[in-house]
Amino acid sequence: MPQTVPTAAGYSPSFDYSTFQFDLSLLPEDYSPVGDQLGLKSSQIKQEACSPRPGSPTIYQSPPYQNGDLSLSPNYSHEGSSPGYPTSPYYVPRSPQSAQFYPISPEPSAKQPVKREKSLDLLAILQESRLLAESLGYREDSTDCTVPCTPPRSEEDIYNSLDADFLPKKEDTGVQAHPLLKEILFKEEPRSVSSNGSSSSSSSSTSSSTSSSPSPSCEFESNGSALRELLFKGVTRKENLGEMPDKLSELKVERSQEELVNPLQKEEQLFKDGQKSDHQLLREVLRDTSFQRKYNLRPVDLGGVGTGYVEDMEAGECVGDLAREQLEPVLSLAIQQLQKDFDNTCVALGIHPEPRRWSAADVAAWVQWARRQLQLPLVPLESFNVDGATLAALTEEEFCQRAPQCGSMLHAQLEIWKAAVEESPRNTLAASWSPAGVVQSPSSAVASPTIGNTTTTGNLKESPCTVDFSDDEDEDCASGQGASGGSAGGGKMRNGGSHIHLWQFLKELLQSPSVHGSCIRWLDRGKGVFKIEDSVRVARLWGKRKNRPAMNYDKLSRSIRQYYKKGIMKKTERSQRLVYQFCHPYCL
DNA sequence: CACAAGGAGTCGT
DNA sequence: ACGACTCCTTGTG
Repeated sequence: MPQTVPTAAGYSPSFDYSTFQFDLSLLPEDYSPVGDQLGLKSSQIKQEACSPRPGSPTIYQSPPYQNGDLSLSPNYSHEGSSPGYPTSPYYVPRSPQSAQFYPISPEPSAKQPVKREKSLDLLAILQESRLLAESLGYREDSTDCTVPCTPPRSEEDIYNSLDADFLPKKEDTGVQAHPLLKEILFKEEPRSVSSNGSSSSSSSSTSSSTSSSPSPSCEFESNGSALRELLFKGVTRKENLGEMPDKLSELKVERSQEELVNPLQKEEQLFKDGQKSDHQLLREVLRDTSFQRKYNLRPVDLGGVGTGYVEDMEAGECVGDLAREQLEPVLSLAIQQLQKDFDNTCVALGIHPEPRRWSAADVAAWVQWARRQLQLPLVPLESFNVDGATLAALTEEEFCQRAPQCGSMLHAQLEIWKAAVEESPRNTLAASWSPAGVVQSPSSAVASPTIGNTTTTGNLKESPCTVDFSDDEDEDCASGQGASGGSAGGGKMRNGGSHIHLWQFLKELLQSPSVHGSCIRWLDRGKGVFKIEDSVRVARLWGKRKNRPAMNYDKLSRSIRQYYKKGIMKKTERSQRLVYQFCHPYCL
C-alpha cells in the first residue's frame, strides 16, 4: 500500500477514479443526534459532512464564513440552463448504488409514485464541504500555514478529474480554473423553478439573475423548504412548502437589496429580532443551490420537517442519465475527499477518529485545532477538560455554555466530524486505530503517518524517547519511537524505521532540542518554521536513518522541496537559507 | 562556494 | 503508484 501523505494544493498529477464508490452508509437514517434542538438535524449534519473538498486555495475565493460574508465566487458566470425541473429540496439522480437513499425520479416507463424515499441533501453536502475544508485549515491564503489534513493533491485531482470528465480544459488562470466544480460548489444559481416540477418560477429569477453580486441566500430562499428551516430555524420553521412562495418572495426582495449593499449586514439583519444565529457554520454551508439546475439535480419536497423525504413524486420527472452519471463521481469524490480530510486530521493531531474515544488531551487537541481552523475567538480550554465521550454527549447549549462565543460552531464542527467518521465504513483509520495511536494495520501507508501522530501531538503524547536520545543513538531511539508510536506498542515500522517520512524525521529531531538543537531547531514553533543549523549533520542523520550512506543535504533538501508540492511544507514568507516551514497541521 | 529550485530518471515497497 | 533517492542544470547571494 502506498504511503499516503497528504499532498498540497494544486499540483497533483492524477486521481484514481476507479476507487470511487458511492458510500451509502454515509447517509444513515438512524442517526441519533446529540443536541438536536430546533432546526439542525443530525442526519442533515451527517449529510453535510459527507461533502467534497472545495476549491484549491490559490484559485478560489472562499467566503470568510466566520464573518458572514456570503460572497460566493461572484465573478464566476453561470452558463447553461438545464431543462426545467422542480426546484426546492434536493434531488439526487438515482443510481444503482444510491437509489435506495435518493428520491427516485420515476422513469417514464415506470409511472409509479415514489413515496417517502430518503433524499440526499446535495446542496448541504457540497456546500458544507467547502466550508469544512476551510474549517480544516484550507484557505486561499496560501501564504499562511493552512494546508491541513486535507490532501490537497486529491483535491486538485478532483478538480482536474472533473474538468477532464465534464468540461474542456481551461487554462489554469486563477478563478477561471476548474469551472465545473467551482460552479457546483461556489456559484449561486439565480434562477430556480417551481417545486412541482412543471414550470419555472418567475418570482425568484428577477432579483438575483440580474445581479452579479453574491446572493446565495436569495437562491436559497427561493428553494425554501428544509434548508430554509435548517438555516433560519425558528423563522420559517412552521411554514410548509406550499406556503413558501409568497413569503419567500417578500423576503427575497427585501434581502436582495440588502445584499447588494452588504451581505454581512444583511445576514445579521436576517437573524436579528430575537432569532438565534447559531449553527452559523452550517447555515453558511447551505447557501448555494446553483448546481441543482446545472446538473439536473431535482429538488424534492423535504416535507414540513425537512428531513429529506419525498412524497408522491409524479412520474415523468426523470433526470437524464447523463446527469446521473456526472453527479455520481462528483458525490463520490466529495465524500471520499471529506473522509480523507478527517483521516488526515486524525493523523496530524494524533487523535482517534472516533471522538468518543478521545482522552481529555485529545479533546484539548481537537478543540485547539477547531479553534484555529474555524478562526474562533478564544476558547476556554478548561471548559473542555473532558474526555471524548463526555464531549460527544454535550448538547449545543452545553457547548455554548462552555464557550459562549463559539460553542455553536464547535458543536457543529464536532457533529460533522462524528457524522463523517461514524458513518464511514471505509474509515480504515478508525478501524485500525489503537488507543496508543498505533495503527495496527500492517500497511506501512497507515503506519507511517501514525508516527506523525505522536510527534505532532507533541506535549500531549510525547514519548520519553523523544527527549532523551543521544546523538548517535537518536536514530535508533527515534526510529523506535516512530515505530512504536511513542508507546510500548512495539515496532510497527518495517526495516527499523526506514519507512519514516523525512518530514516526520525532521520533526523528531525538532522535538529533541536538547539533543539536536545544534543542528535543527524551531524558529517559530507555532507556525512550523524551523531552521537547519547544520545541514551536513542533519543529512547524515537522515542518511543513517534511511540507511543511505550517500545522503547529503543536497538530496535531503530536494526531498524537502518535494513537500512543497504535497502541502507538507511550504516556502517561508521570506526566503531564508536553510529555513523551512511545515504546513498545517504537520507543524502541530 | 553553499544553497535554492526544479526536471528527470531510478529504485524499493 | 508512490515516495524517496539520485543526478543534473540553472540561478542567487
